[in-house]
Amino acid sequence: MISFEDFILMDDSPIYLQIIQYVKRGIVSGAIENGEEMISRRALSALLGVNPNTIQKAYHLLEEEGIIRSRAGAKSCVEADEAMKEHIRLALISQDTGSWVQAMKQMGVGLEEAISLVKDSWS
Amino acid sequence: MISFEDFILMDDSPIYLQIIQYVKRGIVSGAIENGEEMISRRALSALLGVNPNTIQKAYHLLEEEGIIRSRAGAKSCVEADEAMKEHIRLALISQDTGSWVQAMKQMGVGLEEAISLVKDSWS
DNA sequence: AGTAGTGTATTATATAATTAATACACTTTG
DNA sequence: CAAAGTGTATTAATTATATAATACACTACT
Repeated sequence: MISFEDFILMDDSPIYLQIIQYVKRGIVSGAIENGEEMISRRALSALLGVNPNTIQKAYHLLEEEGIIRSRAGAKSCVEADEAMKEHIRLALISQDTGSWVQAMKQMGVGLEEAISLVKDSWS
Repeated sequence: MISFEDFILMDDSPIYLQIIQYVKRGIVSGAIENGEEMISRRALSALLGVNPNTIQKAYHLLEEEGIIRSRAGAKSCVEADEAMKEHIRLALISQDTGSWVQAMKQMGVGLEEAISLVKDSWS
């Protein structure tokens, strides 16, 4: 079951979007497997100290994207086949990397220095 | 004068924060010089199609950070000496790169592949 | 069968972000 | 000096985000 143990709030974007992002990244990495059970909305609410409605908003949007499947009474499950995983991977990497590269360019950081920064930040 | 011609909304963070970020990055790159005039709040509001109050919020916060200086009746000016520029540069690069590296790690992307992604996205 | 846990829905409240419409005093410029 | 442009302030309204307190029907499990 997805534990959300290492989930932390990172940026200024809404909590429900960061939860969605966390799940998507987990799916891409393989840390979250297809068919795996989601932690219940109430349990995650308690774990993160966030309102249940905020969790529900995230889960609902994940279901609308076809990434999880919910049945009343049972735990929600991840439904992401290989095609979906690759689709999510491409979207996330393109978005994240594109934004970062643009930021570096706007600051006048060159490619070589950018790579150096990545290496320094990596460990 | 700062034109804001290449300003675009990128992420889910508030507009006033993205404006602040744009100015900071311009200062770091040298595209925005010390003492340079800011575009007026009303003009930027019209240019971006954003409410004047949203622009004012961004400018006010920039002034609180000591990055611009405003006098009633005259255009606001950038006030960022070398120490301030270096301070902003370190803060932005650390924040942006740290977030991106964490995202890549969460997706199971290794350092080598990450660097490859940067190179591909760069041009 | 019954109980606990689950997804779902409703209503209300609060705060943040954004838009809207003015107003006023100051500076710059003709 | 006068007019246009500027920073600043105020009040109101709207939307998005997040919290709060319930309620109900369904599923899993003993």
